[in-house]
Amino acid sequence: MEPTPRRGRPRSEGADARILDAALELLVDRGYDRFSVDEAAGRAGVAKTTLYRRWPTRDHLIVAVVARLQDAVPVEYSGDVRADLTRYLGEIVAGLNRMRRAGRPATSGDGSAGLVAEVVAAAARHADVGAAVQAMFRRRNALVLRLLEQARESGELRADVEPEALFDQLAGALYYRLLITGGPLDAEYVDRLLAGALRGASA
Amino acid sequence: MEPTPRRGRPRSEGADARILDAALELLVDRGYDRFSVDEAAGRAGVAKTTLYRRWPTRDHLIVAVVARLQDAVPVEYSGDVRADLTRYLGEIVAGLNRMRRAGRPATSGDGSAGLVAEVVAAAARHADVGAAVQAMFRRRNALVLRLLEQARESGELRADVEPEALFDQLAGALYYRLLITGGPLDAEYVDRLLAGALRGASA
DNA sequence: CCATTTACGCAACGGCAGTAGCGAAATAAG
DNA sequence: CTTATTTCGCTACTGCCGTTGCGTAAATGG
Repeated sequence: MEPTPRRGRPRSEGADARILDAALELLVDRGYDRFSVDEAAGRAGVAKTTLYRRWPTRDHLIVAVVARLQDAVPVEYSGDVRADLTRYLGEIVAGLNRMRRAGRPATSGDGSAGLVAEVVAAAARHADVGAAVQAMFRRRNALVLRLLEQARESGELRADVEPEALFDQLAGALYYRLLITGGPLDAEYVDRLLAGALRGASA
Repeated sequence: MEPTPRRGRPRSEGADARILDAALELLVDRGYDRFSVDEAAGRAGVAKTTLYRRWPTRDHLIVAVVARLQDAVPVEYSGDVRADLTRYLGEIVAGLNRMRRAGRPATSGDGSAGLVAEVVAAAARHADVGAAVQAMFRRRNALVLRLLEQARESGELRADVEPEALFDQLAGALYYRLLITGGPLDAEYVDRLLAGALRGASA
């Protein structure tokens, strides 16, 4: 894991960051489908071969750009699961709606899943991207899973509730709506979702 | 809706079917990422321009191929919602697992979402494809929504259950697992899923 | 019969993803 | 200092998507 001092010429220090910056800017400017690796390299002031040594496909590059934007969402158990989940899912939904706009082509409708769908497809196409995306989601959701466990231990949730399964239902409904049914993602939907899911989970 | 007799030369009668047949065969042979429009047209014995007059992009063509494979899943209320849903979701899961294999590149892992992810991405890229995909899902799920309503009317489900929201949670968890967490989709998971979801929905 | 309209096959093209080959530059080891 | 190793920029290439232009075929309307 340490930077073992290697034999040949070292990698250009700031090149990675410069490429990712240029790629993000280009992605916002042009949208996903008009995003070109050549132009990203050009804007970063780097040869295309240099870029491809770091990210072997366009998919890898774009997922790397998106991954940099994902922060961990802080959340802590307050004693009221429903309130905590409302806030947490609200932030997830806000992030998803932001990713709808970014990288959307003109031919795409208003309910488009935008970049999220592209990331999902990239994860399906390349095993290593898939592993990275899954790790991204695990990191993102680790805290909220811990929260659900605390709520169960404290007796607010039934003892036979499986936190992972419960969260999969919540997140699943959000992504299903975003990626497939195309319906709006807003606070009202989050409320309805939690009403149904917590009905059978509360003690 | 009737075939209004148009002015010029009519579309070649069997061309649509021949192209779709050839495209499906090619998709199975080569997988999604080695699928080429040129070769599909070649195998169908048709000029590329003829193909593009019918499906304006590769995405449109592939979604059309997949759509032909989707049958309506018959389901009827038996008086036992859980048994009915187990069977229905079991068939959905079997179909999804079939689509995992089809069109998977060599670089993709075993938990890949395969064609499903590509269809989702195509739906996000083109508004008309998105509308077609949503319609496909609505048709597919119409019967099971009716079933849930019957179960509510009969008193097996609580009166305050919203069939649509409940089904979104079930389907959402399946697709979330397929597209994002990458976990296995099997009968055991369906059982756990239904256990959690029906706990709060049963009267 | 003739003009119009639309579909067809064919060939060529521009643009982008990804690869290969080259000489030059930057480092570590002897 | 010399050699081996790795990265760099550059150029050129293949393959595929999607478009364009052209001559021809098949239909309708006058």
